[in-house]
Amino acid sequence: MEYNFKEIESKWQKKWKDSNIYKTDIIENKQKFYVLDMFPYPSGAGLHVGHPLGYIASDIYSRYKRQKGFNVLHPMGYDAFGLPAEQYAIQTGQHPAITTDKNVNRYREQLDKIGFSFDWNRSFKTCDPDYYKWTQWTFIQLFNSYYDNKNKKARPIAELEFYFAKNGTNDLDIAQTEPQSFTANDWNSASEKEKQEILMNYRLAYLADTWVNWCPELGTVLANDEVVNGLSVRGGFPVERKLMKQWILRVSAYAERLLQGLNDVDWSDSIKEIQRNWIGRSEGAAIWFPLAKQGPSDWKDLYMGHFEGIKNEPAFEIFTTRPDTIFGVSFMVLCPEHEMISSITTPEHKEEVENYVNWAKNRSERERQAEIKKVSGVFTGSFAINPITNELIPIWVSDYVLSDYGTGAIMAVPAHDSRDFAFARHFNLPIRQVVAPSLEEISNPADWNESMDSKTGVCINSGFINGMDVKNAGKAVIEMVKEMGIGYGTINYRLRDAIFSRQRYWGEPFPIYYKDGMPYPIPENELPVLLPEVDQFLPTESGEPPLARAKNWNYNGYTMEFSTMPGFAGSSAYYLRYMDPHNNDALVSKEANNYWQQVDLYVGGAEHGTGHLIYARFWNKFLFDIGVCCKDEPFKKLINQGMIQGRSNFVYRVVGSNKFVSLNLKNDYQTTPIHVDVNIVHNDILDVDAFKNWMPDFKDAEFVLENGHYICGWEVEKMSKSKYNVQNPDDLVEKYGADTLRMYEMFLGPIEMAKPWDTNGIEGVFRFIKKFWRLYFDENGDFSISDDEPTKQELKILHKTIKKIEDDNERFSFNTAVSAFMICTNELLEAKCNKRSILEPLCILLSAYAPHITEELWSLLGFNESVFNATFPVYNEQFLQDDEYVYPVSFNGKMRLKMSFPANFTPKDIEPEVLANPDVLKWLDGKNPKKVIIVPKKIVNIVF
RNA sequence: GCGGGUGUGGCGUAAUUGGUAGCCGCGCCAGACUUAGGAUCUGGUGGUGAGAGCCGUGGGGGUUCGAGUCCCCCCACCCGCACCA
Repeated sequence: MEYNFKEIESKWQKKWKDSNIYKTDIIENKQKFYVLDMFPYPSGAGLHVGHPLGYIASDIYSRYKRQKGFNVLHPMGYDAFGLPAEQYAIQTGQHPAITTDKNVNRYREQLDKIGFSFDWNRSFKTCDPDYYKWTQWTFIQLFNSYYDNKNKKARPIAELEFYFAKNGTNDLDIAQTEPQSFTANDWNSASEKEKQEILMNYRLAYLADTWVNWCPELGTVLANDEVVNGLSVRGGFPVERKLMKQWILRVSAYAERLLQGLNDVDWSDSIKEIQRNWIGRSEGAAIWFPLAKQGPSDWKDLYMGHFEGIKNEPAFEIFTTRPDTIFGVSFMVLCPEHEMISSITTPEHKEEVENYVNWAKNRSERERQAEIKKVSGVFTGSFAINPITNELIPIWVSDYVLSDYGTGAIMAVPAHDSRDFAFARHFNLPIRQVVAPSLEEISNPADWNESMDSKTGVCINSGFINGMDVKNAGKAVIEMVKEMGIGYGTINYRLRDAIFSRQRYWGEPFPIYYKDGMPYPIPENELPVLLPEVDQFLPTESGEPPLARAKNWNYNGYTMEFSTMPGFAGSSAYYLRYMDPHNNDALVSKEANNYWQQVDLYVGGAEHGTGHLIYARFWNKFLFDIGVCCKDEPFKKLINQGMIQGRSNFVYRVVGSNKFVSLNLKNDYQTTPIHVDVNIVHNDILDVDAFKNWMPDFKDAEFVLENGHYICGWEVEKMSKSKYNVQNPDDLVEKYGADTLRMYEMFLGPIEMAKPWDTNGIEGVFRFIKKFWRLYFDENGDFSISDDEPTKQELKILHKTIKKIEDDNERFSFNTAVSAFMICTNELLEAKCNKRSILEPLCILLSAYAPHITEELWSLLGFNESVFNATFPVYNEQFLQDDEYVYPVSFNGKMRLKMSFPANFTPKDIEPEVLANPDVLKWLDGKNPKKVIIVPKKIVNIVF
């Protein structure tokens, strides 16, 4: 029988579908294992060969785990809300739901052809109302919660109202937008609206004016991770800064837990490090610098010399990681957005400061980043007092201080901070060294080319911390400011709150209506709030989001929230929903969640390191706090599959002609490289006729060949249509079959490594599959299996392979596993082994990699049950033991000869044996060896 | 600038974790069967040398009987962050 992959694959795919073989249920007495892929955004372009890479790996692992006795959950769905579908809708007027469905169907078709073991019964799209109901529900829970810093946990906002009524803000340690202070009386006498405004300061989902990344082209705001180099990730449009009222998630409240949680998960160091950097924890001090009431001439008279009550005076709170350098402060800098600028600017500097602030605020993000090295700033005319040295320091404004980190104000220590240094040099401000590598190594800052930023050394010119090393000095300064009541040690995080509003149509509507200008949640029993129909998907003329176009869309006459949620909303809890996807009463039932717990293996690209993977962890931690899920971390182990790059081919056109010259002859001509479709190139040899037919321009092309071939050049680039290097998995399935594609994608290299796609070489895997098939057939092509006892050698081949495949599966080393299959098959073919006792277990081993061919063989072997449900063979050490071992014998580390010893010999026995061996004696040549090193089963080394 | 990673034949990679470097596959070379091959099968294939041998894992040094693997310095490339005080 011929190996007819087309027939076999379509036959089994249909059978699997008809029998719903991949349906998963809770099985109480069986251990669970949850394998999840990052679900795809179904774009119009369909899948390319890079997409399935991770899916194939996770599918292999799922199948393997199942055969190892686990109840494996392996679902798949679609991240379906988002910009591309909506952009397309704006251009064509076609409803995004329709294009999304079309794309989803195409994806499903492509995925089905590859033979995945997904449980499609659990599938959903994030745009399904049954699902986004729970996205909306979670949002309401966030809205109705605050973060208790003391207990490190989200709590119901109702508790806070109760607390305010009793204590006001007294003794409160909770996450907040702005510091607030009021009494119980203040609270109790406040109006409903005032109360709502106060609560907004604490909600985990809150509405606030904020500086946003506004993308005019897309007509929406974007999160920090959606902007790269001042351009939108989707579309690459310029992004501006704009002050807007937005929904925001208080992700920052969870910064410390998000950081600590990284210690409990099994992720790669690189992605943990990316997240640590993104969270950006900095220890330091908050210190108040009071405003000097007058300028330098008589500051001494005005300075009080004591600091009680300083918090209530006009004072600037700064954050520094270097409190040890406080004696080196020579000026202060406020960010252009700082609210105190207008009140402190002296009349003679007013115009200049206003101009600067305006200029800085209106600069686009891209301009700002492009001119990052340019120093700019203005003096306000006012002075602050260094509370430790009592010195007057000028207050400047500059955009190198960011409004959304720390307090938007810094103490500048130019000697020990490169940015302050550049600023001081530019504006001729004093630079005073206060830290030196040692007391002997003090130099003159006037001679420096750069500041001394190192956080090591001893303090000099520094009053009471003179001579202390910087670490202790920092602590001492924090103690001092604490005692003085003007500061404290604190921790700052780079992680910002996440802006949660998008002024777009194709997203989850907020379950929010407005009463008296304040937002209120829609009652939970009225969810989901369905996405209303609109006549057009554009913003309204007044600049409102598209949802403002919806007719009769309100809640009991109250206005709805018109923005929609961002892409990450829907992808932040989908893994929980797969546990219980059809539940109408809860996001996930307690029962389902207690059984499936969390994702054991999550597979997806590293590009989500600072987006999805942070938001999902935040979201999960919140759901954990409110008791929806039982695990604090959503993804126990994470594998980041490397990006698949394209491998482009080039032809070289002789300038000014239609003549093309082969790669190695091109130096004799003046040529321009031109991308050529990789599908008409095989092993870098151009199919000349196909090339002529490829494009009208090349119809009359002439070629300068080498050895009768036209050799193309190649380069690794991004996979893209314009580079003609896109490989479609469907074409490969058509030509080689799904099993070959699956194995070739794994064979390409380690799963985590970025690698170029190169179809050259798939033939090798295809050959292997055909060879594997031949194992089960005789020379006449008839299925032929013998029930004879296997030989020792055959058992060794089998068990060596079982061990190797099991090890490789466990460490996700699928490329080496494929090699092991090839070796095993070659060895068995050579041994002409057709024994059932060998080929049956082998079929199970391979079934995770090549499910179709193994299913066919499994059924030919006489099984009714699918190989999917077979049990992974157990490897037996006994068969691996050799009768004798061959030891390489080396002299002084150089290999000289080989000696055989019985397997049960121990190194001790071997030593005299070795030295008595005639071959060894020859090498010893009468010399006494210094020592004989014997590594069991490995090597013997004799050292003179 | 800071952080993380990678570097092995013509190419993708492997190396039992400190023990014979180059497994497996592509490509290439030779042969077999063929009217033919972008089919199939067999053998060869790191460099150099007639040869025993010598050289060889980005470069340099070190530890060790022994280093692709461990330590130090340098180089190249990739990824992430980037005025985060």
